Amino acid sequence: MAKNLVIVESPAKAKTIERFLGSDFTVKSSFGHVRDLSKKQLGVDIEKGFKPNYIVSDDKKKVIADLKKSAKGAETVWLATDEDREGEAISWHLFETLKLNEEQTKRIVFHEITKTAIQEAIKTPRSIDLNLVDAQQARRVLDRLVGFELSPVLWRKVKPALSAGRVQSVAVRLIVEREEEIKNFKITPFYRVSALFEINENGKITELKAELPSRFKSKEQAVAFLNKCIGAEYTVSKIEKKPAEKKPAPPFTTSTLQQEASRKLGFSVSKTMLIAQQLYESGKITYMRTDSVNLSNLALGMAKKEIIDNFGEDYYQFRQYKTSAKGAQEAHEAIRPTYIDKQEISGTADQKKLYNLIWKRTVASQMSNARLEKTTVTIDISKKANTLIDISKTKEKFVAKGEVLLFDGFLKLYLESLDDEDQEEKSGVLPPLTIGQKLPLIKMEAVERFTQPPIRYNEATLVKKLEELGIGRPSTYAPIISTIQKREYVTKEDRPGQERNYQVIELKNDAIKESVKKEKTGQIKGKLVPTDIGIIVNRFLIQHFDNIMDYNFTAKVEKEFDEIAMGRKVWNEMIREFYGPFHERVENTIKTSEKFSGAKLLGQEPETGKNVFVKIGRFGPMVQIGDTESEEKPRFAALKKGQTMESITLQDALDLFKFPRNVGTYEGGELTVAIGRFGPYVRHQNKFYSLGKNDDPLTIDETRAIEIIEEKRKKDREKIIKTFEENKEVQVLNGRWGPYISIGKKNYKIPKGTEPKSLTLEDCLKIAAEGDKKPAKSRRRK
DNA sequence: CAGTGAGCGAGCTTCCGCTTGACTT
Repeated sequence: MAKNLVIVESPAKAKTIERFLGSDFTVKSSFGHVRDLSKKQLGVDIEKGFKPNYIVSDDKKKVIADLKKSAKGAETVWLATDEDREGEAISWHLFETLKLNEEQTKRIVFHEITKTAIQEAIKTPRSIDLNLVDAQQARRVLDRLVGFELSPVLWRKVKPALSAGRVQSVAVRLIVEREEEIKNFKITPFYRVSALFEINENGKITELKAELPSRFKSKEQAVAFLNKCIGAEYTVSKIEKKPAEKKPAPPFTTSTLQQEASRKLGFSVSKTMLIAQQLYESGKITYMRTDSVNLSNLALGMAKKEIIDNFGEDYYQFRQYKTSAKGAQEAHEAIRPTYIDKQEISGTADQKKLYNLIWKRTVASQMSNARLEKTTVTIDISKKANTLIDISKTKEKFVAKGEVLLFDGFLKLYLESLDDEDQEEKSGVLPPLTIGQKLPLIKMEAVERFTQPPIRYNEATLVKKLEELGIGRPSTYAPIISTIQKREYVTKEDRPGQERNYQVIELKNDAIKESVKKEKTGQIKGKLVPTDIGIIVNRFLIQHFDNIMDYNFTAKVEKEFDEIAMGRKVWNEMIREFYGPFHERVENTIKTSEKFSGAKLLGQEPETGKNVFVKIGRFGPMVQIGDTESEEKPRFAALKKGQTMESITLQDALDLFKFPRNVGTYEGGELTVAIGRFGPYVRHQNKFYSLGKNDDPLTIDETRAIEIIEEKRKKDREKIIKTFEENKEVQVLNGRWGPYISIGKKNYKIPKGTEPKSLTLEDCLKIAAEGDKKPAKSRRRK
């Protein structure tokens, strides 16, 4: 047994550190937090000063047992978890759970994983910072109190199994409010005028495009302007040249990596994290959950050498970046390649792509600025002198913009992409021009454009916004996105968009011509859109808990956590101050508020005059005919997929009550069409067959219904690979993940290398017996 | 997996932040 035990959070980190320390040291990992508040109840004893009830979870019992054993045999235990609030708490929980004593335990931190840094850390140990631990306890307890008191209010007042929390509820609010902005946005048309001039460059003919900076509000104004330009003359009146510089972006943090991987590679936030984890575990990049843009001296040196060797001294510029993110805790470095001299790695295509992105961003961040020259040319419009009518210049002037790259600098490697979807046209090099030069007009165009509503968030831009607000942490960005979708507060949507007409008015050879063109508008891909539930829960929470829903709530409590960390505040007193008024609101809301269904009256049923509502029910959005207070029981129907409370019409709602529909008979059994929990279906002899995407349950007929049944039967026949006469329960089937064995209600995997067709009944039973021996996996729902 | 929804009441759901497996029907 080694004399020293070092404990860090992550096994990959443990492996690296072990290499730097001698044989006197064993390095083990805690796998993150080892204890948490009991999940069963509130986990906090409010009466006893909010005393937390910490429990070692089942999946951590083995880790703790193992660490306990190692600690027992060690002379000194070095707690080397991260330097931030959570890291300090992990060390403290380890100290408590492993029942360490102070003489035996040392707390160390290092800022980079190098031999010198680690040896330095060992030389300068400290003790656990209990103030910092208390700040974490306050954070943890506050989140638990908010989450576990607010969620049950939703269960009672809105719908069961909903959830609310400091982070997720605000994330949903952002998406709901963006949708409202879009809904309230008035799309107004305007006209943009551009001109194309002919340039004769020593006999070589080229074109110059120029724009009118001012826009016209109406077609009449645009036409009037073009009319004014009939027979006009165009003269270069001003040429302005200005130098400009571009700076590289700082190295990646978790949030910026997620954003760039989304823009440049089309990765979802979770995919980025999965691949980054693989790169980290194989030692190719530094830690991927970080909010720091800092590079270690080692990395800076490697980058410098890489740049000078490959591009020369001119391309190198030392830079130190400062983190600007709110609430950043900077326990790690920025995300960078472990070995910057490795431009390429082996691995999967996705790993290579993400690594390459990280490599470029890291190296570019230490490169020189790009230098450009921006040119702005002003072109006057004037009537020809011989018309005698008007020789004055118009007040409108055309402007042509150009850009010349004088020195590429970091652009040689990398340019950060923008979020905006329709970016401005890139301006290129302008032809040589002189003041006073006359430019012959090829044509002029006034094109109808439209003001753009705000753009919906996608996963990555939501992360960006949350980070700006200081909400969530690098380790939670990806889980937040999945939580709000799992709770069905928001969905990720693709929409094809619609066609829109726009007017084009052209002036060419002194004649004006009008035409109408078509363009696509409103198409979205991977955008986050709120559901009815999301909208209603958000409305309810803002009405009753505006303080928690405040975008600055996290920032405010973070300030107090900082006070606790500095020893200026006592953690449970801070919690008490918060909890008093908060809990009162909870009680008050439960007592006084009505059930919150977001009910909306759509109209009356024509035959009976009964009210038709759309509202949130126990199972989601539904339509109701008749009042709940009336003697007669109201009738209910769930909304179909794609229908929303926002947009449903009275007729749509009434249509939902036309089910079940009898559409005919087949093989002596009735064919009924209805809409269930999983969408529209045909029911036949107690079996259910889902309707196709393009089938309308309102109009589907007998022929099509039979077709659907036969299609499904065919598929089922193909599903069966093998059955056994002796034991009908045992089947070899073809499933979504390939062949498998089904026995009664249980399913078993077929071992690799086994041909499913060749399996005998004995083989199947043997595989099943093997499978049953393995501990049953805790089955997660959904 | 598939006809739910009022009301009664049992018993269930839920938070955020730190980490990696085990293994799918």
